[in-house]
Amino acid sequence: MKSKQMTGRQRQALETKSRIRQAALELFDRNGFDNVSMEDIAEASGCSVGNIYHYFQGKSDLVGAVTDNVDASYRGLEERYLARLEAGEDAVSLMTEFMGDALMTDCGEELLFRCFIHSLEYPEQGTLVLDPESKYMRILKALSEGIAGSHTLREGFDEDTLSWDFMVINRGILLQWRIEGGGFDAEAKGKAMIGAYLKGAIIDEQ
Amino acid sequence: MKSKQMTGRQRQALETKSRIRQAALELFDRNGFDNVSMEDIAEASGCSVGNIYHYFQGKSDLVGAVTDNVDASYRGLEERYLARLEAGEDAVSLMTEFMGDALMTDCGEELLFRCFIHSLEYPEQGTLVLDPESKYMRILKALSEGIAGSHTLREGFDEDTLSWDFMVINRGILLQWRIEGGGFDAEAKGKAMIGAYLKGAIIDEQ
Amino acid sequence: MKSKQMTGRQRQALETKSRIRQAALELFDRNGFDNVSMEDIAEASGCSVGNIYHYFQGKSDLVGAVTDNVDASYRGLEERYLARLEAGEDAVSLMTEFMGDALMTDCGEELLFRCFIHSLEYPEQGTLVLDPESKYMRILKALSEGIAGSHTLREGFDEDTLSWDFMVINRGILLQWRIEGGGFDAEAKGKAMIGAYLKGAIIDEQ
Amino acid sequence: MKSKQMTGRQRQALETKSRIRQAALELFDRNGFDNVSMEDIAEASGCSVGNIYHYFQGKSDLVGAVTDNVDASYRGLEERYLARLEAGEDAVSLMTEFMGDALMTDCGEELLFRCFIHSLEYPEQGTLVLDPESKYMRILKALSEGIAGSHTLREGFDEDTLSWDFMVINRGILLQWRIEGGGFDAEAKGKAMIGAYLKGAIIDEQ
DNA sequence: AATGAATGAGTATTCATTCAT
DNA sequence: CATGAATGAATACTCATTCAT
Repeated sequence: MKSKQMTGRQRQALETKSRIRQAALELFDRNGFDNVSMEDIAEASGCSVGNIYHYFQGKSDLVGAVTDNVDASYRGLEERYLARLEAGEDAVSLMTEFMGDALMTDCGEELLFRCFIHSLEYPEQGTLVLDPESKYMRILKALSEGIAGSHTLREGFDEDTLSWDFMVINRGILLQWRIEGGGFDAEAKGKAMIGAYLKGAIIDEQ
Repeated sequence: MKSKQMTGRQRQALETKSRIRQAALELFDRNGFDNVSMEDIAEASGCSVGNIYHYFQGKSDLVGAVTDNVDASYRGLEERYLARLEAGEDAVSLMTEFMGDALMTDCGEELLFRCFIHSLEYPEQGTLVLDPESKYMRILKALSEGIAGSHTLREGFDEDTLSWDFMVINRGILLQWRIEGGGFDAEAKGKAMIGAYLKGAIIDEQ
Repeated sequence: MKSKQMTGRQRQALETKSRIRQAALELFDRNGFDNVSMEDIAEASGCSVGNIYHYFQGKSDLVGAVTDNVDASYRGLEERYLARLEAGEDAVSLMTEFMGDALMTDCGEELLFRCFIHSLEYPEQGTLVLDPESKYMRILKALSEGIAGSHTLREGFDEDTLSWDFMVINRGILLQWRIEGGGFDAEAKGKAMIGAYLKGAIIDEQ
Repeated sequence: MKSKQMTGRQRQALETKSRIRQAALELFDRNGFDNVSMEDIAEASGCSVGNIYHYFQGKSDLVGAVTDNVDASYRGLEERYLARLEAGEDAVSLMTEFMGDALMTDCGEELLFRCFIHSLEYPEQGTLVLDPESKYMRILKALSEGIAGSHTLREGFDEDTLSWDFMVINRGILLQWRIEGGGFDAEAKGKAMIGAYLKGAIIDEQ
């Protein structure tokens, strides 16, 4: 009973939890995980340190909270790309386009990058980046299969190779974007690179 | 002015400094910058904490000390590649080969990767990795010019693009190598990727 | 005044209180007073933290709740020993036997020992263990009187001495039992010790 | 060189370490281990918290520091008792006397008792009390052997039994001394108890 | 009667850095 | 040149207790 209708207390509790999460993520985003103290988060979220531990296991649990949000960014994209694939659009063009979309998403998410870096330093915590069940990987898989199904791949390339190489280029550009502090057209760059790569990986049929 | 001949005292001082640097780098390498204390370094280098401050400004100064060593790895490669370029070898093949060599070097240098990550988190400290005067960039530049001089590039690609994209792929693979904890043939992967990319970026002339 | 007949509400309240007490004691037993949090107790007793404070003054009040249970262990023994005394059995044999029973009881009650230790550290809270009105002390007193009435005691020994010394030996063995983590036959050991002691404290009459 | 003559720095360092130890032990003594914070110790010893960690591993290491002192109390006794044993004094009388001395020592050392209790709660830390190499155990062993060598023991008793039982009585009285907050003549009590026990454990020869 | 969100002071421990010797 | 004693602020995390609902 009352599963839909929740009391004021319950709603407020959820809000608090959400406020803590938000505050933490923003701080991690701005200053880096290691440079944010629990007290910082408490102050920023307007509650006590102890209360954070009421909702989260510890500091690293707060990082984990990101994962939920990350995937959401790609949720919209998944539907769209799968639909267009089924509609018969050229998989190569779609993958090129997807590189642009992915980079636009990633470059806009400083936070995602922070988590990325964090999980590089503490690989035991953040396997998040590699989850094959993520929306990102699912789209990528579908596109690779689409290409492999409609084109002849050069020797040594198959659909898994395409996915993997796409990811490498994607991440490489993202990395460079952060290193250079932005300042170039990541979307265009990504499309050009994956474009050249795919041209070289596929044998043109007359 | 005694530049060659130095007193025992001076020589010992240099040795101590070097010993500290070495010890610090090894520890950073093994445990990560944040997980190494000055006392650890002091113990590992067989001198006192205070003495480290005699030679270095502080902990982050020790990270800077890496730069010197990093470039050395590429010193040998530079001579070789420049010689082969001048000898008229195909620049495309050489760049492909260079990707292999670079990855073999990088994947063997955990330390280099650590610094890389560290400089991503604290960009104000370590721009070292990006130095255009580095051996790495010099080789790359020469190879790109070689390609641009001997092949027709597709629209939107020029020698700077080739260098930049090479670096992106190089780093992307390196990153993935660390994420996956090794386990794939980075050299072969890199050669295949840059091979496909270059095929797509160059207009084949009959 | 409804002492027998209580409303459902009242009965439930008593049950809850009892449930909390039980849960707390078990946890104190397993983990030690200082390593049990109110939340642990709340969870174990299936109610909220706040509700515990409805029934008990605070954490230390819960320790006090042990007292009630401790004595119960000796209730059965009391009847039995008093009966056998009255039946004319030899008080020395009975006291020897009682040492065995007491140790069997104590060694099986980790909880009792925990409280014991706890009350040593916080003597202001738990004088419980020393209560002269306890079943334990009553049995002991009866046995001592029995011995004093039927044997000649060596100079310096009287019935109070016997009780006191019995307790000291009892506790000494109990202590050692905990220190060594069990592993010896406490019952046999106790009987042997009190046996020797009593032999030495009593002047054999031909 | 200079092993005897130490610099002022070294001497001061040793003094600091000693001052910290002393302060810690007094505080543990007065308030109990769990109720003393590192800051308390720092304040009481007139140095910074950090400096304590320069000399000791952590809080529990400070408890361990007690062991050194404890044994010292028995050092003097050892020589004396061994000498008297060799001189041919009666081992039974000596053991009786030793009970008195031991209790006088123990009852004067609140600290020893605190450690005792502490090691009961955290048995994994403080096996100190049980060390067979301690002066206490060595004296006890010698006395037991002395008795076993010069008297006939009742069935079920041997020299190890005597040692063990002595310790149990010793500790039992000590415990009671603390429980009752002193107030009785522990020395006399101990002698009387061990006296009766030994009388009962030894078969009188005509 | 019962909840559980919120508090906030308290804990042990770490560590880059300084400086008297 | 070299030492290592000393600092003190910072950190993540705990928990008995309160109180609005």
